[in-house]
Amino acid sequence: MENIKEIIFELSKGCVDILPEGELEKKVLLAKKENRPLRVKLGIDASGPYIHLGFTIPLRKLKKFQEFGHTAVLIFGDFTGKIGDPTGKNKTRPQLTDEDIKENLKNYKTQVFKILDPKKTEIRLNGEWSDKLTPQDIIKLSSKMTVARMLERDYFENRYKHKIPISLHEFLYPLFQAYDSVAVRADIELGGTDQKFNLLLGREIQQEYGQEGQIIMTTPLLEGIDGTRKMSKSYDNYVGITEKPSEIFGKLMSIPDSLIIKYMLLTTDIPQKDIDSYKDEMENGKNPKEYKMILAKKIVSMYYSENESLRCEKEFNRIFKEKGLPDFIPSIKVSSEDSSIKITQFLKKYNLTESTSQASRLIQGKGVKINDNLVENFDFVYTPKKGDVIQVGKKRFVKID
RNA sequence: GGAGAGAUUCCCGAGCGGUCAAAGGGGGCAGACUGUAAAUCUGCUGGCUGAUGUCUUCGUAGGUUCGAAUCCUACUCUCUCCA
Repeated sequence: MENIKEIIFELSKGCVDILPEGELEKKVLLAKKENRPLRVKLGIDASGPYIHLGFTIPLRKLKKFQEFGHTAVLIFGDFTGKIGDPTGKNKTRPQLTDEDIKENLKNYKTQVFKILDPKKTEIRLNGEWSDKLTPQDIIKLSSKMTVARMLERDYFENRYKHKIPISLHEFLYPLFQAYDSVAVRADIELGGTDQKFNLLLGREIQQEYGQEGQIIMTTPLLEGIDGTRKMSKSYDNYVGITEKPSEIFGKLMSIPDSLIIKYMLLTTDIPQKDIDSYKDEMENGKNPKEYKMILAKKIVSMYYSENESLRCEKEFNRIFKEKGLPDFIPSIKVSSEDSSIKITQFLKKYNLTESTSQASRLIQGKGVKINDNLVENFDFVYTPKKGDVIQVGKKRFVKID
């Protein structure tokens, strides 16, 4: 892998933008000449403790850099998290406490190191330097940006057009993020395509502070399992890498066919030539489901094990092909006073539905089964027996213990 | 600082004194069809109860009225224009 062209190819593969063009090669050569690793920055949001498949795209790119000897610099946004973002219309987003941050950080580490090499990773909290900025510093920083440029960004433009409030401090966030690049002396910053502006701003600000500007590399955004919006915790369309294997498998099986190839390309190491032939085969009429299976198995084995992935496959077939039961059905203990109870009460009491009304709606919609027998009437009085299996909707199973 | 517009159920958005738990759409859930895909069709989408009713809900707090999401007052927040 000494060939510089090959290295550049590997590093840039799959990226949407590399700006400025051609600089990546210079940086890599420079690093070699100076005999130092490049510092490759990636920011992570401190507010949610989950890493999902979408975020693994830049993470895996970062990993690639590590393989070539470079240093991953993960910026954990505790500073911005602590300020809290009051943008939400009705609710002020909760400000994270030091406790939360500690907890989230801990969770992140275990997840991130499922992908990254800890020895070549530097995790930094941006509060470390942001907390120390004085008002003068902040004003100086803000003077590097104009309102017009801020408003040009889709995100603000839309809100401005639709008369949705924009708080002043929201303009500051990208600047702080940019300043992080100064603080850690980033050579390169990675991020999703939605981060392009912020990343470029980092480059500019570095130059204002007399550093060489970072190169920015953007990775594609991944649609969530709903197939439309980008994968995000807040849309509840994500696949978390620490979720239960069956859960990961199931979620992946429900992505639209049109995304199978994209998921393979962006989130797995399946070789390009295999992906190409899968694509051909699907276009020639093979059932896309088979390939979705390959994808789901692959991802489960990446984050768990191959055995686990085979188990998930079997389970999946059993449940959905043969309409059988899952491997693990959570059991519940029924208190003795419920030896005879209205089904709606029962469902609510044991958290299978949120309310009795919801329970009766579900029953009317033919969504509740006991031992595979449809519950026809919400007046039904249920006598729980050990071993009974209750199914609510498609996915919720519970066994009486 | 001044003038105006507005805040509706998860979201958008109608309603503008009773027939409003509140149109329509989106999203979500469930059912049919399937490959737990997409598309399509159907139902549901405040709580408690039953199959009738009852309680809470239309920014917040009061008021007018037999009766208010709808009128009045104050407050909070947002937007627009002016300075």
